[in-house]
Amino acid sequence: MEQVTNEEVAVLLYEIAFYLELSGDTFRPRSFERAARSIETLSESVMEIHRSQHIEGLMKIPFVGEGIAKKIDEKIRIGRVTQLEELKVRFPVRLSELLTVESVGPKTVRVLYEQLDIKNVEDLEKRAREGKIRSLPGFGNKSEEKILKGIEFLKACKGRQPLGTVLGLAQHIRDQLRFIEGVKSVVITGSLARGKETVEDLDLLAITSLPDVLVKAFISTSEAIHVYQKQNTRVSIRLKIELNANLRIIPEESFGAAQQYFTGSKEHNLALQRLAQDKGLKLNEYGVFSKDGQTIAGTNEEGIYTALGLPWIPPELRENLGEIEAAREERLPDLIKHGSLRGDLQTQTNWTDGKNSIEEMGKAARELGLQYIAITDHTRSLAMVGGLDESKIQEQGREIERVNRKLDGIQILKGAEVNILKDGSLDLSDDALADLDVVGAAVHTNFNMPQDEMTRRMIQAIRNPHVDIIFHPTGRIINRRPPYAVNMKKIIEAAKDNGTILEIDAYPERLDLKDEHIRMAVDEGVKLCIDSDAHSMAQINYLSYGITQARRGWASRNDIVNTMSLDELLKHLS
DNA sequence: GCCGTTTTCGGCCCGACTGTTTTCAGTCG
Repeated sequence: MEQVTNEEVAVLLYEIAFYLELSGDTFRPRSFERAARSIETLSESVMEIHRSQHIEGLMKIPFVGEGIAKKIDEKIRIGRVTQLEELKVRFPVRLSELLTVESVGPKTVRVLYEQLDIKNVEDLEKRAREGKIRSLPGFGNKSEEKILKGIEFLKACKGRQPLGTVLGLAQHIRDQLRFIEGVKSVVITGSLARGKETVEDLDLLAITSLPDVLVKAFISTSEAIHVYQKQNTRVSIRLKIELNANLRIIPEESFGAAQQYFTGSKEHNLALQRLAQDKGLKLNEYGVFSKDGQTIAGTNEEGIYTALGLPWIPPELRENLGEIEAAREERLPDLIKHGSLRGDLQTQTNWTDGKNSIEEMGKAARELGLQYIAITDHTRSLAMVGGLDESKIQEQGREIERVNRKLDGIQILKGAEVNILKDGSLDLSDDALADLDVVGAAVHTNFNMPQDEMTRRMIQAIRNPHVDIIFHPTGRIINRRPPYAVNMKKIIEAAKDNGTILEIDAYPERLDLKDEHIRMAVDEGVKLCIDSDAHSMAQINYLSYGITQARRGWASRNDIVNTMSLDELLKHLS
């Protein structure tokens, strides 16, 4: 018997769907996808259903029939699915890898494999550089160029993973190690501690009286697949998620210095070292020392900064972008704190591409201590997810009113995520927009317009008096899609002139606005909001990534509208 | 392969864009 989570079953079904699509099957892929989505949203465990009710029970899951139920049964009983194994023999390609290249889909993978024996991205790049792709039927110079561009973009992101996929795991490992015998302290350092949007590896520091025990625990974590180096005070392992994790064991007297040093950034540290030098001091990973070698600080970070004549600087600011000067002049921003949001202004439900109902999302938000949550499903031009038209929006409004009457302790706001069309108009009538509490507008189509055209398009939406917020203003997907061309300075100016809020979308793959743009907006006094963009109950937790991102952009509580009480917010929006 | 029946097989979210074609296939959202 295999232990499998619903998530793993869903991934398996998606994988089969992709291979079926590759093999030219038209409708089965849709079936497997629908079943996968259904299992993702399921509250009961598939394992548990299988244990108590076998295949018959599985068939009661929506969109799971006999065929798919048997595949799940096979996976649980023997750990693999014959059909998928056979598909992989027939098409020995690294499908998921190839599909990450933009403009490459299953059909293209098939042609590339059959005609040029391309099995992975490396083969693909080689063949494209040799000019072999352009001579394939149905391909040309442009397709070849596009593929190479896609590979370039992929390479540029390679090895760096979104904060959101790493931070939870890092915290989990840290918390496990804290309970190991002899351990006095474990902290996360590096770009992860600074909350950078992508991270290259996971760095931990620890104090322990029993180094051997801690090292052993670290390398035997269930997340590890390989041990690179193992010394008394330093170990590196490879994690399942294709990332390295490093653990250093530090003596207590220099722990603060090490924490400061390994948190970085390099630029921040170099600037601090220059500052130390000016004061006739020496700063390194062991502490702050006087000329004659006397230890001045080292046990904690505050001490290091104090010794240099500075207040402690929050890790999110340590990029040498003016924070040291600000610290010296005692004008560091009072950064927004975790836990200070009172609401969430962008969430989707099962009325479109979300997984949960309005009521479930409301309850989940209440659980997290929020006071209000806006339901902002997609509107009609996003047909793919069943975007809502005017009458559906009205119907949803009535459902929201019903849920509001039922639930105490949370207010659900009527909203929408309207699409900004090519000409800058919106895909929902002004009358419909006027009935909503929160209108977010966003670009979802026609991504590759020239910069000035895209900027004009977005500014027109900003000027629409019904639009409260511009959602994910640059449209980027980290490691997958670059931002569209837009002049952010002009957008920020327009937002300022029209009192429009710009969003910090906390969805880990978006983090949009990015830190430098947040700082530009803050400097201009433009109001921001931090939204989860949750597509399920659990994803409302993403808000914390948005707070980290806001901190990296020097934002204070006052800059973020959803720190307001509901009354204040509604007044602000009206 | 699943669903919903006009219960035993037909229909399956859709629209725009792109690059290749000269009427369309594949990708993407």
